[in-house]
Amino acid sequence: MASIRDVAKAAGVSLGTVSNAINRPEVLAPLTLRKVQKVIEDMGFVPNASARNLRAGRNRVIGLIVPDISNPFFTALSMGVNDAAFAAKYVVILCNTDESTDKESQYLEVLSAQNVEGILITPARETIRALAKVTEKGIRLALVDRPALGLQACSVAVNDSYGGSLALTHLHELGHRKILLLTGSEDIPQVADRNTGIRESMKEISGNQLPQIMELRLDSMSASNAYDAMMKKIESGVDFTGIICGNDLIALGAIRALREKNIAVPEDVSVIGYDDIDFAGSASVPLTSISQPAYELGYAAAELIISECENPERHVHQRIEFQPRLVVRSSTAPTKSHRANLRIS
Amino acid sequence: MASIRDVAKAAGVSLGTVSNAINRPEVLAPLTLRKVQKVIEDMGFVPNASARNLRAGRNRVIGLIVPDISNPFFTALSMGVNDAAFAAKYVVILCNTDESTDKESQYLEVLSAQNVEGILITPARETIRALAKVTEKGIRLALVDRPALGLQACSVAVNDSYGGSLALTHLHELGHRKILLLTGSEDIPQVADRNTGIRESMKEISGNQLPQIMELRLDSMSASNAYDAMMKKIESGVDFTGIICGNDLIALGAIRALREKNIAVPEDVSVIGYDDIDFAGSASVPLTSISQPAYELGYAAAELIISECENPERHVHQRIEFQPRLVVRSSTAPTKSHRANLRIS
DNA sequence: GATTCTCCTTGAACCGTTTTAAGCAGTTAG
DNA sequence: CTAACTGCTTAAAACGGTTCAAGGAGAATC
Repeated sequence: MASIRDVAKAAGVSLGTVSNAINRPEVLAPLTLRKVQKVIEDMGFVPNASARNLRAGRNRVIGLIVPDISNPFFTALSMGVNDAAFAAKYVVILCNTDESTDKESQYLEVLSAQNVEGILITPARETIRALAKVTEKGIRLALVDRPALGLQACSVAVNDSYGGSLALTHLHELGHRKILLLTGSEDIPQVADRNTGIRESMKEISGNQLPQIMELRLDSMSASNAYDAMMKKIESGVDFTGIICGNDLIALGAIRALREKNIAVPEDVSVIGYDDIDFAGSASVPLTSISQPAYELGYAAAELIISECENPERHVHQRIEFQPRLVVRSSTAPTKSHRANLRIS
Repeated sequence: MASIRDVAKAAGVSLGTVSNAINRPEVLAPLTLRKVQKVIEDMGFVPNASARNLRAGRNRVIGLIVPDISNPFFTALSMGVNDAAFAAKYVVILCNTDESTDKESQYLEVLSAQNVEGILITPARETIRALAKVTEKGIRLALVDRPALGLQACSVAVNDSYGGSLALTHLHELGHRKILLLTGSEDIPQVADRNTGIRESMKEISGNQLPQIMELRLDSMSASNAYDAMMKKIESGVDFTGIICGNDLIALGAIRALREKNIAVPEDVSVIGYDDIDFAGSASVPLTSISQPAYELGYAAAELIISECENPERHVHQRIEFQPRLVVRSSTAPTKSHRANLRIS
């Protein structure tokens, strides 16, 4: 493995000159520069990142810590992070915590040992203290899909409250007055925020049109879990015409249950998902969903932290908020009475 | 940021002793060891990985290069890699090439600059030459889901030919004699191998029961693409009773098209997918599919390369092959005539 | 009491870069 | 003619660890 010294010897210059050829080509005489570059090319020399990092304190590595990479939302997010990093010649270490606080703190330690320049994290729960420790070590931080809560850090998020509001408003406009909320634990900040959004927009709806909301909490937000819960729910009576789901997988599980019980979607019951995963549009009932710009979220977060690394003194922490978007497909429709009303008016 | 020197000073020992406390605790007097460890603990000292790597030539980093992380197969695979790496205190840099040879070679360069110890790669196409260059630089390599083709490297794969055979045999046993192959380009090794498997198992089927196979190639193996192609195909006549799909997304797209044209699955047409993605079981028609142990594949590959890194001299290159598995759900069923036959006999 | 052994600890060299002050040759200004 | 400047290049000092030969102190052996 060739070192900068070998290059210097072969090119007949000092090793400082080679370093300059690589990092500050403008200070060299054009002739020297060309000569050195040729040797570098010929030898296939690639500078050793460890040595470079050791000396310069920079290594163009960032870490990304997510709770569950198999969740399409985080997959898309991580692609955004990767692409932004790639464009800036950075590289990303992906860490998957399986929602475990333990693993999270271990990864935090590993990343700080690796001397990464920055960490992008969607903290599993309130890991603030551990995060503060990390920033003390001079590792920059950006929170993804979570507020920075008094932390010296940038944050990037989607307005979940607005997302909840979008879902409710959509169903309300279609005439739904009895709505089932099929979602996860309120411990999950996103879930809580969406519920807040739903409550908020309830306030804006005037008196007698006020929809009635029931909640059904799942302990795991998976399709099979939703299917089971929904089967039970249906057996105890269908006292709703619309379902707002915590994510698309839940929606798909619910639809399967409804279908098996011969309840038509969207004719009898409308179902709205969340996340707008890739597959939502090509499901057997194309899903109405709330689309989150996961890729953009990741891209923005990576850009933020990279710009902070490149330019620490000029950087000011900021919060970027993306707005979710309602994507209407075929799993929601006006209620029967609403259709009748429309015809009359 | 504390260095090993600070620890040494605080503990009143030499810096070599601190290093020993970290790396070879057994050589130290128990008392000294405890003293040093306490200081390390108190100061929250974490050794600088770059310095360590620079000197020791090891950094516990491996790279993973995949063509498309949003493909559930690769998502699962990468989780396997991550978990295996985590268990061995390694860290993985994830690289997504979007099937671009260009990006792939750029990532190869970045990874070698980062001095990673090993690279796990599913080469987009025949990138053998670039890979050979990498091994020359002393970076260990393992091929994932591809044969090592004369390369000094381990490889891990799923027996795709057997997978194709499984699919065909399943449909054949259910009485299907006119089968549509809905798949991607033969340029993709997996696709080619599965087709080989299908042809092979055709040979084993005796004369008059020989099924007839039609092929429909998609340029992109996505659900929406499959939907479009299928709609067209159906309009020009349904001269098949079974479909073997290149992956589950294709299967789901196809099922949607069939459904819209009022062709019942599996009553009129059986559909079999490939990959057995998480969602396959909870689709509106639970999908019969060929399951690939993607997670295990990744886990095994990572273990292989890590063991090579830890023990280069004792390591011998090897090839691990996993067998795919048929998972029967509700999207396949006997043909009508087959059912009649069964009733008679 | 001298010698050898053990067991720990130490100091220094080294890994491959970046960076900075100093050096050197030729030019320009005074 | 000297001094200051310009434009490149160089030598050497870090960066923070690992490793290894050598040292020192006490115990065991002769």
